[in-house]
Amino acid sequence: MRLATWNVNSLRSRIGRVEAFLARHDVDVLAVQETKSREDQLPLMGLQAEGYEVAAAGTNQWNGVAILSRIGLDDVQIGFDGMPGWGEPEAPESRAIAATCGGVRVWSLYVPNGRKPDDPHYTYKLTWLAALRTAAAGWTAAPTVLAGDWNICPTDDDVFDIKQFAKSTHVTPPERAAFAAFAADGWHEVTRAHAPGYTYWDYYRQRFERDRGLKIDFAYASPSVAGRVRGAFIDRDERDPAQGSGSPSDHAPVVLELAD
DNA sequence: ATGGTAGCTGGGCTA
Repeated sequence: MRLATWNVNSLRSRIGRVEAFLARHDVDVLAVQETKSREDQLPLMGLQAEGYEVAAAGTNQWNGVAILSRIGLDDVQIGFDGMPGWGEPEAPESRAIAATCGGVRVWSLYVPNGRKPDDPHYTYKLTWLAALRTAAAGWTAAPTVLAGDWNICPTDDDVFDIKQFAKSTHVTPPERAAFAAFAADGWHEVTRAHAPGYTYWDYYRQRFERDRGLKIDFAYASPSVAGRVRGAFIDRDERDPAQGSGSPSDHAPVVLELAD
């Protein structure tokens, strides 16, 4: 089974690239973030023609997450009760939603950005991560993957220039501790060993062309899934304005190969 | 310290 995660920065504007990506890599399940689409703007007919459906979607008026899977592969759709929302009318499931596909429960996560360390959104980010950790601690016995945009750089090497991030989010000790806490609970981050390198390059200042990026997209797997991982890769071509058609997302997809 | 780009929307927010 091939599983992928991708912050697409608008599923509607990127649908051509998403379809091409799914076909090119024979992906079975794709966790997408920043769909920027309401549920009534899904499903997407082009995807259905290619054999995919929206297995799960959680959206609000300005953002959302979803899971696309081969038609018939998904079993159930699950939202998230314990996830704190931010203001109204933000729905908690717009940041975390799951579907069971081929026996693996796949979560698509969009961890709050945090904005700046002195911003209330930063506190919210840590609160949100703590709530996710508490809930996820009960999921490790079942085949589960927590995939998505974590908005955290776990090490200094995950930033193109750590000095530039001295007063920024994504690299602070509390954020890194929150990320590491999942490993302490028995989750295995399964992308880095096979797919080192950045997954996000800001649109500003030709950051992709200069390879000045961040590594912030990850997949934590429960032990049974971690044991099935055969490989992973970052498809940088999907971030390349010179490749494919239409403008790229600011994130590249991460693909995970699982043994049957 | 600021501004740089992109998307949704239809001016300003979010990232």
